[in-house]
Amino acid sequence: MFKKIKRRTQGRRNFDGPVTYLSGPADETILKEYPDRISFYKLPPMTEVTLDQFETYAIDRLKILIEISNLQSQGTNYSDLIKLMTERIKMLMPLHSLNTLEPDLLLEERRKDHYSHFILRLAFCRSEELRKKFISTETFLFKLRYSQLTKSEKQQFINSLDVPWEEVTDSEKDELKAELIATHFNDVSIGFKQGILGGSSNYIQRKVVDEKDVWECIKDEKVSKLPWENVPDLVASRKVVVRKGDAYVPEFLQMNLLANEFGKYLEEQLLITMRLLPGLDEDERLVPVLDNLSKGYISSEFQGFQDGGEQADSEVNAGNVKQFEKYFPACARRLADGLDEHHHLRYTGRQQFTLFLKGIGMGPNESLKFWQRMFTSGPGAMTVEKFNKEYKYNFRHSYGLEGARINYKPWSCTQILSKPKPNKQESHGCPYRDLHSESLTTLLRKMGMKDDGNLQKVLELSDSREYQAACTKVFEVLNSATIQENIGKGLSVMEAPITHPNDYFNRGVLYEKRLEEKTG
RNA sequence: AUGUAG
DNA sequence: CTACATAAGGGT
Ligand code: SF4
Repeated sequence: MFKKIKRRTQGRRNFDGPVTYLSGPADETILKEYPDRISFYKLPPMTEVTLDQFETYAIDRLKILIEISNLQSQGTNYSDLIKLMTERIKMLMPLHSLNTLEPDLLLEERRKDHYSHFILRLAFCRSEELRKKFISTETFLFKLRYSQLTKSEKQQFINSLDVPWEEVTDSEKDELKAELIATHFNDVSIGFKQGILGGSSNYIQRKVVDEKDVWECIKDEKVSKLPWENVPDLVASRKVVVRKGDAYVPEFLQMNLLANEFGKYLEEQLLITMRLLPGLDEDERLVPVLDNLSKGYISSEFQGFQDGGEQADSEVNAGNVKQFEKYFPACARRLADGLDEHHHLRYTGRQQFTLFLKGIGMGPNESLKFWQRMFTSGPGAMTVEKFNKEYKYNFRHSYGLEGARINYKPWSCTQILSKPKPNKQESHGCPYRDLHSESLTTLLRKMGMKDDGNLQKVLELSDSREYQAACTKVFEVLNSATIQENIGKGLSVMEAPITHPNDYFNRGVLYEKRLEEKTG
């Protein structure tokens, strides 16, 4: 089955050296074909599978990739992400260590991993967007799996790469003490500041980092050396010590190094696959399956915004967003006001507000136009050059157009409430929690809260930490006329409390729109 | 380790 | 020689 693939991949084998055909008992096959629990996927699959397997393999892997992508876009924190995905992978695509599972089953699961990766390459090689997304998610998966290998599995995998790693002895480390400390000072101190350095000593979160701390840390770290031409980019960016032609690479850089290689290699291969793809269509049995993959899942759930491909006719745009401010909940209103006042918002505020704007329908181009205008016009505002250099990336990142290309979802109230509280200079968060009653009153009046009795109720709710209830109350008061009209016309209105700023916005817009439609 | 000052 | 402070830049 799938002779077309087979022929093609046999042709490509030249690049990769000899391959042994499999035959004989599963045990031998595993050792020959899949000696490691992780792989750079240099060799395409050689054996045949049924159409059914082809499809389920691919779909299971795709599920994993989509779930990773979704969790990332919801802003799930790193350790939760690892925990959840580890479970899901165990269900959908487990990879056991050697000798912990019957050989037949072990072979089957390693094949599944292998096949599914190559099938998805076919589905994801078609466009730049898809390739980038695929690479970034596969690389994440690679890192996740690598970090869960046992020590000896890691060692074995590294050895198999035929890169001449050599472990550095303690005495050699001592000789290079000064250089090691100097070049890794930052890496290590960042680790300290985030309190994420595990290990033998009592590493806790710490503000001031000392050379002694750094040295302690490097001493505990396994360091390998290898001829520097194997890691030209590490050397070029002066991330490692080089001495007598050898680069000294600490273990914490090793995984990134592998992941980088993995990503680069995958990118090359995807380009090659794309060029070879037209010939594949001859096998008509594959077409529907691949189409299904790309139509069903990829376009809708996995793909985010297209760079530059935005239509200008979105309802909310850089020019008219002001007119929509009356639908903003307090948190968004506060951010908008802060932005007006300072021509600037700090990091978390930018994040919160950009995502909110994304939620109300502003595309990346309009959004960028909007932010640029807000940041660069008015007294004391920055220059366009500065904006482009220091902030543009940030906004594009929020739209999934840079870096890991995660299309983040607008934050919910719970998410907003779970972030660090704003300081004096910041405007993010939830006003019902973060503003004292005086400034909250000012804000609410600006939003149109006239009635003192209602205002008092809202302040009380805020005091008793029922922020969303306060927010819902404000919504009901400000929209009471429209709500009554809707009810009057027999239209149902939502009773549930506000749990998301964009929900607040959408309800307001919806109630008004419905009336227009009814009358017009 | 680098910088600054004496 | 001593004392002090500072430590980077790419894209969770
Ligand atoms: S309750 Fe939610 S929507 Fe309302 S202001 Fe607070 S964060 Fe915004």
